[in-house]
Amino acid sequence: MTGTTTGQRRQPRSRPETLARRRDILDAAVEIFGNKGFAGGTLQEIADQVGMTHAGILHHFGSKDQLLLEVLSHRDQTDVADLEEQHIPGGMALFRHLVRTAFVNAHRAGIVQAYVVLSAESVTDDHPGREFFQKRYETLRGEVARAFEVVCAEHGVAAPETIELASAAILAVMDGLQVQWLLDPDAVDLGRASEFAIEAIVDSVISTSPSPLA
Amino acid sequence: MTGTTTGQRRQPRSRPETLARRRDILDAAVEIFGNKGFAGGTLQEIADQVGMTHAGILHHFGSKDQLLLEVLSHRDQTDVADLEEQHIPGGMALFRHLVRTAFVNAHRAGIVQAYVVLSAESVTDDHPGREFFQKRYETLRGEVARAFEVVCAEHGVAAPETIELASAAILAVMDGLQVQWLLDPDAVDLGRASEFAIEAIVDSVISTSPSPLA
DNA sequence: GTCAACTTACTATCAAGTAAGTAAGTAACG
DNA sequence: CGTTACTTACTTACTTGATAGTAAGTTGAC
Repeated sequence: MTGTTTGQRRQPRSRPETLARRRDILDAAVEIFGNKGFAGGTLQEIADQVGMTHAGILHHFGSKDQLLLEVLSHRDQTDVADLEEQHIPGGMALFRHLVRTAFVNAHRAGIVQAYVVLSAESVTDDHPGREFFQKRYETLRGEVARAFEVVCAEHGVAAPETIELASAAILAVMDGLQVQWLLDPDAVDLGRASEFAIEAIVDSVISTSPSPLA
Repeated sequence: MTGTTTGQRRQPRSRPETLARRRDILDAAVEIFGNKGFAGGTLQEIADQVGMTHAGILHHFGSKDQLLLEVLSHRDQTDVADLEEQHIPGGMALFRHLVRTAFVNAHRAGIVQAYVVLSAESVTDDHPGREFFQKRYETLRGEVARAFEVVCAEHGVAAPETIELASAAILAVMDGLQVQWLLDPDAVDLGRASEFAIEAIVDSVISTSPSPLA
């Protein structure tokens, strides 16, 4: 009955050409939303970039909101997947991985900009990406916290409550540096500044040094 | 000849009522742009909030772009002025001031959100606020760097090149934590996490401890 | 021949900005 | 003191242009 290879029920939208087309659209959407924001970017611009009308994009994704959500989850799979599913580096290796990521990101302004713009925009009223970023940060903080627990155990430090603060801080400093770097790439060294800050925070967690501010 | 107090030429737009009205508009614009972004917020919404038509706002500010610029500089004067002009805390006092600011900001979600959204949005194409934020970060990094120089001198540490990295990192971590906090206020303690990270970074600059990642 | 992948054509809505008018205040002047 | 001349602070009404979404039709592959 099925006539093709799978023997399963025929899935409506799995032809390789179609999937490639959808990927093209998603890539274009990353670029446009990255350059203009979600509110500022239009379906028309995305359509132009893939040689299509804006109605064609709606045919594939139904609505602009839905397109954004698929952009976010697609990019996440393509891009940060190694942090979440595949081979999660544990312990100190995670921090090294984050530093490496910062250096790599310094050569991928487009994607960095998309994340910076969309994550900040997501805190606005009724933004369709809000839940995505909320969960994303929650997940990432959890990963970093687990790495801290491993590292603390290795160093014989009783896992302190500072792990939560430090986990948020590490992600924060990476994001914040991206903003400054995008605004003025010559003034900020994204890789080295991230490296410095991550090392400082990790140091601070594993050593119980007294604060100079207290 | 003049008849009034000044003896100068008559200044056109300095009536106290008018200035108050303009301030009302600026306050409303902070709220709307903070909640919706610059691209997402409309003059209509701002006008509604001050009981006016959108044309009335254009009468005062000329264009939406101009309104944003005045919002930014007005807020900066009102808000961060103490960091730039009035009594700049020097040395370690600056870092204490930054920590205090983070704790205060935890009770001012509206303004925090406006800065988060607008600063990130400013990296998009042709955004009218781009230059403002570029200069703002440049200025702030300079202030922090000066504080680091003072502190390093006090501690007998030769002012290292890490000062530049650390200055950017401190501002970055404050901004990045704001995003996470806005997305999930219960999951992130804005004040304490900022405090922790700032202390960690300051510690790291004044001590030349070896890196655990190296 | 049926279905997916589109296009064309259209609608409804909404945005910023402009133009012109009005009401109220202020200044100059006799 | 009061009329005239002008300015300021708006409103109403409009233009222009763009946008997301819809509906219906077309084409080509399997």
